[in-house]
Amino acid sequence: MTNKTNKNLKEAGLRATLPRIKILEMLENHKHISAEDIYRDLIENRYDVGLATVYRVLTQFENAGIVIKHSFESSKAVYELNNSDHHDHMVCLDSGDIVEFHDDIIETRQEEIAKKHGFKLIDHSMVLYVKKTNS
Amino acid sequence: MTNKTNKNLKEAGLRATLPRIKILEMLENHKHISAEDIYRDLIENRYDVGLATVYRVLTQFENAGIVIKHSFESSKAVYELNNSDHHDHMVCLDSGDIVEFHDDIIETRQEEIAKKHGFKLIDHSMVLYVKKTNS
DNA sequence: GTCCTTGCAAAGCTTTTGCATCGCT
DNA sequence: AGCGATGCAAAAGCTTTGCAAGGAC
Repeated sequence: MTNKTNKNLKEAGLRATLPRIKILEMLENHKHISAEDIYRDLIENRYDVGLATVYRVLTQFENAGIVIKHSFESSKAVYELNNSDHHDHMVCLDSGDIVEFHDDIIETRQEEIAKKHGFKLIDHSMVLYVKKTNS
Repeated sequence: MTNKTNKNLKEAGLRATLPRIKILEMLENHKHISAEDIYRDLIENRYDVGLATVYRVLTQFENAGIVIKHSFESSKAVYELNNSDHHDHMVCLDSGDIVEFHDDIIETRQEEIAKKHGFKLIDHSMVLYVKKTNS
């Protein structure tokens, strides 16, 4: 696993340093996590790292296409590993839970809408804010 | 028109003060505008106001349902009057232009997707990032 | 007159940056 | 050894808040 991790980093042109490996592990264990949460979690597990480093590494990962950054409820951004399987998210307004989903009908429609307005679709962000049915 | 404006504010439980009226006018003349832009525009037109007041008023307007707040490209938030006609946005990555659109197929699909996962759809945000077809 | 609003300055929060030190390779 | 990476602290950028002064009703 560390081999694979190192390889991923190398391919991205990044040295395989401990902070980067630790952060990558953190991302593998938490589908959606913020810079601060990664920082706190690492500190609590006795791995000293700087918050600035976490931000810097996450930005590098984002530029390398290793992670995707989301700004769901404004304040803190959350990051998730990019497994190249595109999906959107719904956020439960009660619990904060995040559910992933993918819908081809919507995806297709988005392309058509962009085209209809004389644009080509480059990217999109879609978040559904939901509540449990029985609440 | 000032009558209508005053009435709107009164109905929202807000006193009809000059800053609030000016900001409301600003919103009527600019579909999507940031707090800072409102502030700068007012100052340039010789109406002295505090940036904090602009933020405070916009927040009050948002809570009163008079405006909708968007966080398109992360940094500055932009506000738009809430005419109760729901729509989503596409943002041109080259020009920054914002185009509004509405699509019933997507809206319906979103409801279905939420339901399928055991949730009810409360709200959503969808932004298409696009570029001109010939670029 | 009372209570809400405003303006200013200061503080808050997330994220970024400068710089000396450290550590991959 | 060399150059990129890290940590700390300071700064930046957007937004909020405390407080005394001002304005609406």
